[in-house]
Amino acid sequence: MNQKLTIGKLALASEVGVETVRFYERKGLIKQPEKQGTFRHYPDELIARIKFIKRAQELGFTLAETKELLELKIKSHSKCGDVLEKTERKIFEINNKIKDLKRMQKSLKGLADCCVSDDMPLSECPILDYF
Amino acid sequence: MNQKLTIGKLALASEVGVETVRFYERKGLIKQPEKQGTFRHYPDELIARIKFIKRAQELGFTLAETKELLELKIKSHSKCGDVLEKTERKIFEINNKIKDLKRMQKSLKGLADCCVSDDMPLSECPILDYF
DNA sequence: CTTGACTCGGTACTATAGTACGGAGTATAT
DNA sequence: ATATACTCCGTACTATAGTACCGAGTCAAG
Repeated sequence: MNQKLTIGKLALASEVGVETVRFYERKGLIKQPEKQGTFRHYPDELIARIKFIKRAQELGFTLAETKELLELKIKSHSKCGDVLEKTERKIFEINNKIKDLKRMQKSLKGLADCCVSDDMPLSECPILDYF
Repeated sequence: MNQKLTIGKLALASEVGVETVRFYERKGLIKQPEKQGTFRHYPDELIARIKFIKRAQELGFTLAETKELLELKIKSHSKCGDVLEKTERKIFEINNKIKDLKRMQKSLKGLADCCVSDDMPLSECPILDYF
């Protein structure tokens, strides 16, 4: 029944709208496959790709940045240095995000504690005081 | 020289534009202080607050979500349950973000390895294969 | 073999998050 | 004391990331 992955089925499987798939095509985040007859058939890998895009977005990457991430691939050993540098920059960037999230996490836990403990500190108690 | 924190100085210190400060005021992320004479004077805490907003944004929170985060504060012990629930939801949310970032991190490291090791696998080698 | 769901490609509209601009008044640096 | 920078408030414009809608064609289930 799922023989051929048309745009609608791809969208459904990737949990986005058909228009979003087309939008990503226009933006160059996924390449539009050739038509097989009148309609296009999409390779299955695109499901993971689109889900990755959505995930990256929720983590604060713009579509342009996500495109960069997706374009990080090694084709020949010669261009390695190039890719390695970009990759390392991304790793650093992500590390900073993780650190910030952990700080936020800690602040929120401080807030939760302030609530749970009966010997709570003082009247007002916002997260920012813990951040 | 920094006697009174006018909007321009606040913006400078928070590394945003004056218009952005006003925008946040309109959106209710920061409250507009009363005028002291003809101009408004902003409390110093707003610098941290605006920086927090920017940070949250880079981590994929919308302004609306960031507003929620900033509004998480305990005023009386009575409303604790409420705040605690929201706080715990946020903690969960942030945990998921951290997990995803770590997965991304790992994929990027896989890509870097693929480049560094001389016995590299095969021709093409994109991050997504590692994600 | 028809009818309803889907595709194609295009244009237009929306929400979010600013950014720019303009005119009038005000502060402050020389 | 006067130029220049800054404030105030309002409206308008921009970029990003979709979302909606359109007419025309096509596929597939009953």
